[in-house]
Amino acid sequence: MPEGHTIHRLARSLRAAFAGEPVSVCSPQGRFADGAKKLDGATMNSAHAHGKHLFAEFDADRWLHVHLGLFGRFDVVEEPAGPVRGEVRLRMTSARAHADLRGPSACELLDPAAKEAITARLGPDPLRGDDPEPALNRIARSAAPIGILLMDQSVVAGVGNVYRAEVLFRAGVDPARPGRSVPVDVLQAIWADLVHLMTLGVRTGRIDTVRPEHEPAAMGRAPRSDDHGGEVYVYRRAGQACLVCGTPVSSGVAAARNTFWCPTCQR
DNA sequence: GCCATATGGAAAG
DNA sequence: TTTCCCTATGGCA
Repeated sequence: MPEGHTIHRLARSLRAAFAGEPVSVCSPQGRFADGAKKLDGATMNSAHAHGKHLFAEFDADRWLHVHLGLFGRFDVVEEPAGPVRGEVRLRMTSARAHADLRGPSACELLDPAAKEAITARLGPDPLRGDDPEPALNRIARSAAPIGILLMDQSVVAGVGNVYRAEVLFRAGVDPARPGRSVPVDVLQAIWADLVHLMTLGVRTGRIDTVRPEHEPAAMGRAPRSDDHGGEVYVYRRAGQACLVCGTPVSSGVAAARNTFWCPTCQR
């Protein structure tokens, strides 16, 4: 499910499956019927991600914009399409592949100006090789909690609730700390760690953040797995022992999102 | 069947 | 800060 690494992976899958050839496009559910009709038979030239936004370019400067939101899925399969199952907003089909989009918060056709309006609102993306300075400067000047700032897509694009919790744990920083109270070298290290962790996520399709020396197996505990598919320090581990110090992991709600941290390791 | 839940974000108040 | 929207799934009557 969707943090930035998922969307970058998805863009790569779409390119591999469809780039350069005409595709059939339809909207079995009907809620993208007009857009699908306009795209049907067009060639997808490219696809890329910026943060959690997916953009696919079709002939004549038309951009398909998809945002998965909390529930969305976009399954790309390198096999001919079978019967539609469930609420499929968009189906793309070629002779050798198909892709089904369900539950997106956005699925729309944009012209270049409208696409630019969306990306202009996004901060730098650790997965695009962007210059982090705008993000680091904004955090360094803000009184808002760093846990909120990292989730703000206009500050950093692509970080979601899991990477937010995990990168702050790895940096030893309490999510409630004001951004401007965090030393600049720590902010730089957090950015470098996001690049590292999210790049790994693109490669593996899961979120793994636990260093080898803290892995449950290495500490005599059974491995654990969660819906995000990987091993993590604090995300959704409220009340369980911190993998490093054993203190029960804390949780709270900030900006309507569950937040997890170790009150001992993060200051 | 009903309810809670989820890695998101925009709009309304 | 609260409300609402998108979908599928698992637990429980």
